[in-house]
Amino acid sequence: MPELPEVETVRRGLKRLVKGKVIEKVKVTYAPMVKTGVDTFCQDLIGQEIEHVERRGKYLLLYLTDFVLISHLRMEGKYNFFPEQVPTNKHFHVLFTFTDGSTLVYQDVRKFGTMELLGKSDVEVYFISRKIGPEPSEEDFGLEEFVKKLAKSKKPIKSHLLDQSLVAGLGNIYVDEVLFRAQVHPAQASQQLSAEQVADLRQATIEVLRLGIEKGGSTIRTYKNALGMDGTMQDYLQVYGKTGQACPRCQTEIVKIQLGGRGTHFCPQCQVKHG
DNA sequence: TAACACACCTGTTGGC
DNA sequence: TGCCAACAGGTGTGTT
Repeated sequence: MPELPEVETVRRGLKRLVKGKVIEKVKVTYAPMVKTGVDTFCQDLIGQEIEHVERRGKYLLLYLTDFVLISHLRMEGKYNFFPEQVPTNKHFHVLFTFTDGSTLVYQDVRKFGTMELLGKSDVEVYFISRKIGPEPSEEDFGLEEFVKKLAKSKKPIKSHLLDQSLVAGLGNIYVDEVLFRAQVHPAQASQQLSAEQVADLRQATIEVLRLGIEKGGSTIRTYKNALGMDGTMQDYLQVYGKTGQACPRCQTEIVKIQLGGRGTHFCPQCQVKHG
């Protein structure tokens, strides 16, 4: 599921459902998920109130009374909220029970997701050390810096855009959409892009992710009743998952290739490789 | 430093 | 139908 628009949708859902709640009990059934140590995690969270729910790139940040809980959903992580009884499910790995009897449950089939509990002053260093780039907004995502970084790299542009240090939030679905919108071939070397193409890529990134947020993210391989899984962005995708279908711009068949190990969809007519 | 392979896990899909 | 390989929306680590 989760690229930036999906994580933002989850953030909004969490804010609505658990902001102001106080944690009474925490149960972790898959300890390796909690990177900062499961015992202190469960202990430290007791009595903490969820004050704000924020997001940085694809990371969720739960600001608590004394700590910040950083949650990354990776490939399949999702949150469920149960006002009363919690059903049994072998993929429920972390359960936060609140003082009012409700429960927030983290579910993750592939167990790739991570949680970390940090002090509030450690958050900035955390993202710097992970080299998380600017948010994909007009204000944060500067063209000049983007141009500079691309000029230094021979990497295929798609692989480069997936690197979160360039800009935070793109994943395999939205990156294909961004390249289609900017009419850039996914395998084009970063440093061979024209100034116009680079500017178009920046603009497309901002617009595609904004649209994704507006549509509540995309729901592919849906699990109902999970927070943030009610999006409609899948109805607006132009190339991702459209192999063999007509390009919305020129009617040429969309093709799928492997690039950097990832399924990559593009229009061979609109997105031509140069150099 | 950069670019790539691989590991982490489980479920689903498509080919034979 | 059964089996099995390939694939699935991400990122951290290790190796060239």
